[in-house]
Amino acid sequence: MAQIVTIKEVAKRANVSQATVSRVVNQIGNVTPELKLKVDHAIETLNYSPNHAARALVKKQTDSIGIIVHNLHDPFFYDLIKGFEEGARQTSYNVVFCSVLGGDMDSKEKYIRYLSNGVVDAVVLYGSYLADEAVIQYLNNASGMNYVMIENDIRTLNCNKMLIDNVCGAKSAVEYLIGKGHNRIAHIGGNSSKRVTTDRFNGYLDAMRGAGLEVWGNYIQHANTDYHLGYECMKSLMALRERPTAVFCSDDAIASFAVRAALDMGLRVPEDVSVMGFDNQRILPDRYRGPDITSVEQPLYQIGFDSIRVLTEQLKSSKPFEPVRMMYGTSIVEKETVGSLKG
Amino acid sequence: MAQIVTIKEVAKRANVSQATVSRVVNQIGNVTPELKLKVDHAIETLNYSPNHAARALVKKQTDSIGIIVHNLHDPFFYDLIKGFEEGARQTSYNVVFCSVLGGDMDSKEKYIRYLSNGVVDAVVLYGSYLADEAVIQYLNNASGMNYVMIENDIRTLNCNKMLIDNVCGAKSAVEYLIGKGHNRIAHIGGNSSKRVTTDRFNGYLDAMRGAGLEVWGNYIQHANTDYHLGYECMKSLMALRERPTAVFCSDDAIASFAVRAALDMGLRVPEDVSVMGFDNQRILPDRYRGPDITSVEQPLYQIGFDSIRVLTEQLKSSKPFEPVRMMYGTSIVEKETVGSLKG
DNA sequence: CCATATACTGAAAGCGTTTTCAAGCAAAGA
DNA sequence: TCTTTGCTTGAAAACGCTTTCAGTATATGG
Repeated sequence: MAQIVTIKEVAKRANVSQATVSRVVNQIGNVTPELKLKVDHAIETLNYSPNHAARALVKKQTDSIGIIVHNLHDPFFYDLIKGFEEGARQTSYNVVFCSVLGGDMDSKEKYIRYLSNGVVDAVVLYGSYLADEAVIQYLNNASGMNYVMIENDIRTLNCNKMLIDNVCGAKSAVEYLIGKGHNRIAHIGGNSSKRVTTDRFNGYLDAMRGAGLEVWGNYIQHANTDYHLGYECMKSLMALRERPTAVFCSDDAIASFAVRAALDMGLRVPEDVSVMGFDNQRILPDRYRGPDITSVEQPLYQIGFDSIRVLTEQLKSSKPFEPVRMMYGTSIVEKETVGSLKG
Repeated sequence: MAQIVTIKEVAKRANVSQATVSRVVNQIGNVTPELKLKVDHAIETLNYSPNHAARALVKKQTDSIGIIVHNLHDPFFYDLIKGFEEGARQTSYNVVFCSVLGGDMDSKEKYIRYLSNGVVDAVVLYGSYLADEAVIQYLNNASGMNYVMIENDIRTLNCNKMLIDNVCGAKSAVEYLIGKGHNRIAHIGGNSSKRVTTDRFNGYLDAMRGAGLEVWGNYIQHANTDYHLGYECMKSLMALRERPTAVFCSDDAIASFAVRAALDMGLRVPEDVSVMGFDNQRILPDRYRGPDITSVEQPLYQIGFDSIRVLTEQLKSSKPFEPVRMMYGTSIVEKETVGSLKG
């Protein structure tokens, strides 16, 4: 950063006061055409651009919104980022992204503090956060900013929340399988310490019970530490005497390994066994090349877009801050891994 | 943005001057332990964080670096973003990303001006820019910032440049094919108004001539407007009396359509025809599911990483600015679409 | 023609920091 | 005891901008 030309120099050159230059730049108040002309001319010849920091300091607003994403590079975020981008395009605010790698708590804290101290007017948080993290407390209580948390439903926080109805989504997936005539439906969950895993498992249970189907204990598997384990889980499911005709997986990465396991065992998908995933992820790990996985899609694009929109509206509004809580439904994307048992 | 607690309040609470608080916060100069204790205590109880804008204003530096990328969501940037992230992790600077959609010139200009006016100390530009764009002129001449341009070799600009040797990369690809025993090698280029297309075409020519091979006019095709045209180009190549045994494509997207065309014509890849691409793109358009495409990889990770590193070093250095110009070599990634004609 | 309203402009204060400068003070040396 | 030195501290200026306030000039109405 190296500021070259200031408002003062423009004022001197145009033979007016700084106030007048400011008025011209911000198109505020009234300035006679001839003065405006002189100022415009001075701005042009000096190639003046107002200093953002100085402006932010006095106005106490930056006209900017920050987004913090864990692992920005991850193609999983394709639609989310697109939503942010489109939201950014439609707002007059500057939108900036910060990426926090994996479990790097330090930089997570660094970026939240950085953004919330006079760099942006609001932030969007994607990733998992805990209510008692110091920096979240700071953001919530001391920074005076409003912010959006995506996929994090922390009751004690007074912020906007964009949530996905994982229970319902999972339920609809299993109901979809049931609708295709399946009734021996197994489940492979993900890391069971995560909320999303238990939610989706509950959705599975809901659907099974709702349809009056028995839930067998050995139909429930968990790829606890890593989605690669989906392979082993599937193998043991397929080895059961009463082999399930369909498997609902907690996410597409697990599902991709489940499909692989089935194919490796000589089973056909979906003729011999149907597999369903969650997330509708377009890039699967380890160069997956099986059939495209029927899945449950989350409206990530919409969530990204709405995050920016909601913040923009709140910032422009003069009404007192009223946090928004949005629950997003999911939709089933029919692809190639689910077959029908009917007819 | 809503600043709550200022250095003034901390000073009052700790019964010291603002200067002392500043010294404690910045760990500069000497402060007696007891005063430091009082200040630390006041900071903690008030939950004080220094205002970034105010600091930037007086120090004329922001300890931040900005990155502008066209279409941040595009998975093509996977490695580039990873490089940026790792570079960011290793520097003490704050690193922020801005995304510019497609041909949205306005926001391109908006973000460059935004960043370069007291928001960051340096920027990285990925995307295509022209020397005579006003905002590039501003960045180069008036902003006083140093910046990196990736893949843009504009002579008149006094900036850091990170370039990819497309000629060499294409040459090595074709030489690789020749090494596999091919001598009837065709080429499908991309948009011929782009520098990268002509460079890669020239690399093709270099390799052919270097090996003493004739270049047939009807072996040269161009998917000018869209990579989908790779399909048609390939079809006409495959219809030739003297069918080429290998096709070098200007990029992987085109190559993927070329492969499809061959397969659709009942040809086997690579047994009947070899196909080679460029970029080693991990996500191909339109759910490509053919064999993995042998390609030329650009060190995008390295380029991203180096961009941050170079800027960090320059910013920390007291020496006068000396622009860096780096040319990166490419490497061949052997996958499944090239066969050998020998033995 | 005077009083009043209106439009325009500039001086100056202030935003929250850092940093310079001088003052105060204790320790050290003569 | 008196300087000198070095360390610690605070007052105040400055960074570049916006905005208030007051002042001047012009237009409006009676």
